[in-house]
Amino acid sequence: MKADLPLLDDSSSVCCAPVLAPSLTEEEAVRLAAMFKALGDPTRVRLLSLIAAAEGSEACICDLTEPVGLSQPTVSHHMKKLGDAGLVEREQRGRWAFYRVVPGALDHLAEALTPR
Amino acid sequence: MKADLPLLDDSSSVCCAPVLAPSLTEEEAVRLAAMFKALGDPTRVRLLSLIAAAEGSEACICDLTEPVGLSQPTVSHHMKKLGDAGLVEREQRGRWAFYRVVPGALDHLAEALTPR
DNA sequence: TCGATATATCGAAGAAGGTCGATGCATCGA
DNA sequence: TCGATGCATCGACCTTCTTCGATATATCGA
Repeated sequence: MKADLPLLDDSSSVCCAPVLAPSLTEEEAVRLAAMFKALGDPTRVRLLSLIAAAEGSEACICDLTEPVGLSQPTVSHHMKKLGDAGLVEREQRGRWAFYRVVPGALDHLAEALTPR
Repeated sequence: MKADLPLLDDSSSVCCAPVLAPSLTEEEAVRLAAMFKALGDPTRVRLLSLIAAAEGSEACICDLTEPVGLSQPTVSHHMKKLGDAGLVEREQRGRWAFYRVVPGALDHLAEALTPR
């Protein structure tokens, strides 16, 4: 269920209407909330931070499991959430799955938060 | 449980360490995630938008119930969540409870999202 | 003082989320 | 070809969340 994956392939502009827009439609609110929800878990915030701080700004699951202190399936699950929200992208290289923060994704979210 | 209400009375600066900070601590991640979680619901995003768009940038519960199409207790519940996260402030005026977006709250969150 | 109004809180029901161990599926090295 | 490794998926369990109706509290108007 939930055929809502294309969170980012939006209408025209970059990402989202501003949160404080005069009349935010239902759909815009849903899309924005989905991205914020992905950031609404401490583990995922840390994962994002760890990836950005890693060499080459990318990391595999094996690099992330130990720092966050959770099982490998759980880390994979969180990375999938971040991927579904359009915040990270995945690249398979050999046995490893490398994750990177989608360039500009957080900036777009930040813009949605600032009226200006 | 959960004596975690003071999400904003932080150390020194405005709000939060950047998400992409080299080494985001566990506590910083928890605090950031709590604020994002408050934004992780479409209804709350819409409530925030409605308040900001209202006359005087404030609104009472009675103004918000009909636009979001939910019951009054549910709207109150969402407003409490937003308040706990430090995103809105409440002022009782007579029979009405007026809510405003906390000035700068969203800006601080936006800054946490932008590495620069 | 009394009824009406606005809001918060309570309790409950159903949905969604986080976590784990077990397992399946590729890919690599020997 | 085979075992080992890295990762995703599955199924389950428990917690948290969203929502409601019912109710309590406070304020206003008459």
